Amino acid sequence: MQTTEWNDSLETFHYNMISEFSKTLEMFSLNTTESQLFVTLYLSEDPMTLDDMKHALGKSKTAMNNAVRTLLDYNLVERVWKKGVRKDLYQAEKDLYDKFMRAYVNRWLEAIERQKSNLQQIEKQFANEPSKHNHQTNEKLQEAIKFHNTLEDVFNDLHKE
Amino acid sequence: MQTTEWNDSLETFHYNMISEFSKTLEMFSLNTTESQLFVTLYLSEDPMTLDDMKHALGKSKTAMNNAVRTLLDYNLVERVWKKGVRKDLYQAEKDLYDKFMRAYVNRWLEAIERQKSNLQQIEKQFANEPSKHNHQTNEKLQEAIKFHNTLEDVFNDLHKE
DNA sequence: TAGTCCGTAAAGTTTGAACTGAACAAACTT
DNA sequence: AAGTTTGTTCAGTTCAAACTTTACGGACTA
Repeated sequence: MQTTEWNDSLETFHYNMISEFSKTLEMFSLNTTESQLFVTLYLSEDPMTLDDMKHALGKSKTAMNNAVRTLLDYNLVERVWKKGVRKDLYQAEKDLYDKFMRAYVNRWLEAIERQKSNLQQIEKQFANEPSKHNHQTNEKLQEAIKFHNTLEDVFNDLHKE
Repeated sequence: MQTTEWNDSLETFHYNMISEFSKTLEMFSLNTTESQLFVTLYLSEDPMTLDDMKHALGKSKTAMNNAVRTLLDYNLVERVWKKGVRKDLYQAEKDLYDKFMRAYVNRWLEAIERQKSNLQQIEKQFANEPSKHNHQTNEKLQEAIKFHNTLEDVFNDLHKE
């Protein structure tokens, strides 16, 4: 039967995409479920409810709820409203590259800034101590800070493309 | 006593550096031990043996052996030879930024290439099926492949800076 | 050749991330 | 007001990654 065949092949396609494409998304520091869920939403023609997702991935509602919330945090997914539907509806954001890069770079920048300030804290504390005369060691600290500055520059540039 | 004070403060410094700096290195997809080990080697004036590392981090020799080997794989550490010393000696590579970026970008590029070819495989297989007429779905696949191409370009550029 | 030292492999243990099911609270329906 | 429906919280479980201990094999030494 034509319709069944069509559905089978579409399902296989979705299955393969979830399986393969999600691997790339995991590299953006998403875990397996978050990645799979994004691909699912990405491929879906319509926005999905938690129950839809639950069935699509065969996992618990709690798992879906957690995953979709971190995807929301990263701005990779949005909640949409549809008249007459009580359940929350979610869909993948457009602009795959833009959204993922932005989420990724932001997290890098936040982390780098935090870490740099930690190193500068060590620097201060270290400056008051007798061991400040250890040039060798101090140089390493300076290089580490410079390392963070360079990373900051590189990731800032990634935003502006 | 002057010397003791000096040593204490140096030890505190190393401790803080291992604790803080390693967090940044973990973002390059190194695990905790690998990151801590790199910082340890980085701060050390002399190359270290497995036993040195073991004492420095308070972990087993096997753990050190594993960690140092993945650091070698990523070209972040090198083995050096010293006359009269039987144990293997390791030291951190110079050029912090250069080495880490290279290791990181390489792993991204390898993964992206692999994933892209997987998607192209799906594309082929999909082209032979009746469902090829589903334009909506095919567009998604094309966009996903394009996504990989863009990533490839971006990370290639990172190498050339 | 026997004995020691060192790196690596193998087997078993620990620990944390991810997942599930049950319970709860807010919003809606009747 | 009572009863559903839906998202979220919490407590307990499962499983894979990281770690340790023990054992092994090759290289040096006496």
